[in-house]
Amino acid sequence: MASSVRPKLPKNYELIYEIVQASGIGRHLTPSDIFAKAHKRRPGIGFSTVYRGLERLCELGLVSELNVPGVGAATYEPSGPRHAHFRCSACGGIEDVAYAIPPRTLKTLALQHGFKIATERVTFEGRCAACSF
Amino acid sequence: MASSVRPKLPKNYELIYEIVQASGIGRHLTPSDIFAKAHKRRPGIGFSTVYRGLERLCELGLVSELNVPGVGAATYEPSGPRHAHFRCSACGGIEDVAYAIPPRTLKTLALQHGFKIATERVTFEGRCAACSF
DNA sequence: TGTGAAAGTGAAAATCACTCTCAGCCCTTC
DNA sequence: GAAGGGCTGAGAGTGATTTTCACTTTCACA
Repeated sequence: MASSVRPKLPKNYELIYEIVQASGIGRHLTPSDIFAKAHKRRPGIGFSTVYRGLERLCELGLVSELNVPGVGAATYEPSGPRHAHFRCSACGGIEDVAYAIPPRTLKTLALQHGFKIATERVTFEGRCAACSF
Repeated sequence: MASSVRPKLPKNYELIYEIVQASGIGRHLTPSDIFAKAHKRRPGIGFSTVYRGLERLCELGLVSELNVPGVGAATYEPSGPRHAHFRCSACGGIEDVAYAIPPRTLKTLALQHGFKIATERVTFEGRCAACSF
């Protein structure tokens, strides 16, 4: 997909991208996770480089940042089709949910309020199947 | 609504509740804002009390916590009808948006995935009317 | 009213995620 | 191969939040 036209990146950024990609959609890595993995492959890489890389990759749309309330750190995942997230308030686990607000709804809201919507984030909270008992 | 049956709260928590209530729906206060206001009314109140109070009030459903990506601190607002939020990526302003995911959709998703949805958070991001030019 | 247990409290320190700065390095371009 | 710009790592700094602890208040019940 986007990889075919993506601009050349510094090799550390490539590394970060690979790590996030390798985690697969649905896995959610914190910057520290990513730093840990990156550090194994390229000891000496700095924390700031990881943050900078993630920021850049987000701008390019190659990875998505995910901010879940109640979780200290932001998490990152490979960017893919729009979807929502579900967080279990009991075990803290995060699941992907195949749901996106219909484009028509977005359009209507944007018109009503006079703003331009670039992204939407939907997070559900409750108890996952395993914690429901 | 919930106020009629709400359990008796320690007076500091009442104070915090009043402050958030007084801000009105659509205003978004950070813990520091709340602390500042609380401190005026009851000098000597501690920061930890404010955090503890907010946590409790959230649990009771009397106030809602709002975590907006890119904003350092969490913000709080009186709990009211379900609604979404819009954050302008240019000016950082936050607006309320009268939108909630239809209950039927929630039900379907919950059934599909086997979890119980207690709350949903919807945040849009883009440019507000004033920053659109 | 007296009493013990439980809950609440404030201050300060600790933690945690994240940002900033800066001097040096590397890679491209010419 | 020299110049310049982007990239880099380390470490200090920042700001939000949590934890801890000793003390106080509240409450149910005798």
